[in-house]
Amino acid sequence: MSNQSFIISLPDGTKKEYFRPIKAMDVALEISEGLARNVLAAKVNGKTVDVSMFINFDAALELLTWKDSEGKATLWHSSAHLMAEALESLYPGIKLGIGPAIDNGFYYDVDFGEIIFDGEQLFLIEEKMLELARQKSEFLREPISKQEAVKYFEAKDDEYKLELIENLKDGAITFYTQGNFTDLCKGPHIPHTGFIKAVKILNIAGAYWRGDEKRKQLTRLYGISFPKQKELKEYLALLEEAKKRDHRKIGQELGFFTFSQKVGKGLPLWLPKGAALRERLESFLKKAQLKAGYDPVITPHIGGKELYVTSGHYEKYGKDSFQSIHTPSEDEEFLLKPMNCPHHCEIYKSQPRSYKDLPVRFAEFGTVYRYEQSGELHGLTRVRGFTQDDAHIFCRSDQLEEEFSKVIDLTLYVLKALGFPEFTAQISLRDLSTPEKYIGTDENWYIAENAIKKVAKDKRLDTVLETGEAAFYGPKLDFMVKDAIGRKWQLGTIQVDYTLPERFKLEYIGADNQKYRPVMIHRAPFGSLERFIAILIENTAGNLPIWLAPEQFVVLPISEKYHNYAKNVFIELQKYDFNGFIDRRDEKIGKKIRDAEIKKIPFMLILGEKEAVGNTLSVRAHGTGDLGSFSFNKFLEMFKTKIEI
RNA sequence: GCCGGCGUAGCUCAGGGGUAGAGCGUUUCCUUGGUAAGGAAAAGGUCAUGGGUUCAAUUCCCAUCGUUGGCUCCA
Repeated sequence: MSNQSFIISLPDGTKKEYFRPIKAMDVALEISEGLARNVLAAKVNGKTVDVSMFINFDAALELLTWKDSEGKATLWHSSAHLMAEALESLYPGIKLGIGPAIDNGFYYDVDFGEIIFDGEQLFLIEEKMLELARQKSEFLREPISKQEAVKYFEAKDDEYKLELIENLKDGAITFYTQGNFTDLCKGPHIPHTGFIKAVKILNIAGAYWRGDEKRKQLTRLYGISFPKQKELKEYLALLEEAKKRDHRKIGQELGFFTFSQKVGKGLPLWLPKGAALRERLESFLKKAQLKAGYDPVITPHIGGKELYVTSGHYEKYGKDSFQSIHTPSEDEEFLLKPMNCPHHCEIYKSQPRSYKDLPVRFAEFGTVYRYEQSGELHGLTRVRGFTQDDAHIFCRSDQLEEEFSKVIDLTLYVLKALGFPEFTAQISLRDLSTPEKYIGTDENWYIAENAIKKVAKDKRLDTVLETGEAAFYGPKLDFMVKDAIGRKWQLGTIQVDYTLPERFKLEYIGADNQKYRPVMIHRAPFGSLERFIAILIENTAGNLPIWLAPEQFVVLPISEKYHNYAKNVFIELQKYDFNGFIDRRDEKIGKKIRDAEIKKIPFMLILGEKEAVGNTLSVRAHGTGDLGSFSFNKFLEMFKTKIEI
């Protein structure tokens, strides 16, 4: 062995010199025993590996614990193996597909063969897993030849693993073994099963082998695991909370929207209260957009087929979309509009444009229709008819960055005003390996992708790059917000597009009297009103900010005797455009309060003898309780403050 | 689109081969009350739709539609 020393550098800048190979685990031990107890995996020069791996070269080392997303992923991946081990011991003869870690937990695809697996006894699997976990079996890595690997799974008659091995290179195959279970796996894994302290099998679902519906359907068991029992409890509580906040449930309870089989699936019907909420959002954004120099436009819900042939949508989606609308005239074909941009391009073309006119910004709450696969429909988040808060900015190339930057400012303003302070910006780029998915020249893609990257950097947005997520006509920047219970949602989108101006032959006259092609920016801060409202409901659990609440106050007369006073108060409030109603029902005040609380009405004004005589209001706030007695003006003042965005 | 679960009153749900039940809501009456449910009565259902089995189907079987959990997809 050489005496050559090597340096391991840690994230905090510490550098350690070693003279013989050392395991990441031993480095952890040198730092502290506590760290060593918690380290799940290691990252060596950016690659996640087992902590038992020997390092004998200069390396940047990161010790991964439960706090790191890769640490979590490693524990979950190992948990998938543990679940497989438990399943094998409970149901001998099963065959295994793949078992990866996912965003929240892990799954394993299992072919139960002749065994009837009804999913009733998931707790038995959980118990078995915990029992095996307590044995603290080490995860042992073992490189294996392709031949040996095939032999092993042939003996098990597991055609799925054999298929996986087939696609692997000899020499790059490893097995991992813990306890009595051996699996084909490239790792890494946690040191031993004992790190897994809490396990829950969340659900089971069918999943085709390799996602191909022509192939066999396997049973997919989803699970999640934690290094502490407490964390599992918290996670399950979060799931409960998410269920309570489900916009489909709250939307129904608060009378926001409904669906009708006759109207059609995926086509929401907005009830008066939902419509009120929507209008408030619209007018909020309209105001902001007017300030930002947008011009509202209005276009019809259908467009001639040629419009979409020109735009490229017809070629791309024609077959998989709502079919065309015919008229009594032969050869007349229209399509429901799937996007507003082609219409807006035609508006741009309606007159010659000078470089001095640019940028022009056309904004429209445009309702579009897309034939989504039936299995994809979900509440308001995935529908077949929805309204985009759409706008298209046509500008000169030299204005692109500034315009893009302004759009980001507007989007940030909107997100902040609506209670989404936490977000990341996802930049979606095209995947160079699948050029058939995109239209447009390489040069324009290059320019557009770089413009987005530059502006995001200038704005110092917290950015992630996603290859292959671009729209077919251009790259985009999406805002991913985090909601009140930590879930991530994709909201507003901004897209740069050189392609549509090309296809529509859009032009402007430059200072030199030559014709030039403008650049287009598509943008929608909400995305769609439907989806946004769904997210807003889940984020607020239905407790909307008062400026958005369809019913902002309710007047609760103690008894019939005070209906008159209630009416006077109500009329006064109406003068200020506040929205509410009088609960004139022949019920006791407790009942009226309870019902108003359930309806999540921000302010309850309780009026009885005292108030009528003193000309005051007794104010109660939703979720807070009695605020005491107010003069009308004092209440007005408070109301006005609360209503400010 | 594919696989599985579900579909009973406006809502939440119970029931089950002999044509239906609760709570909430609604309506009416009594009650006129002080910060999360006052009392009584009534109305309300082709048990998703269409076939089949059966003396008899809301119940069992099949199909369709809708919904839901996944898979695949997303301008």
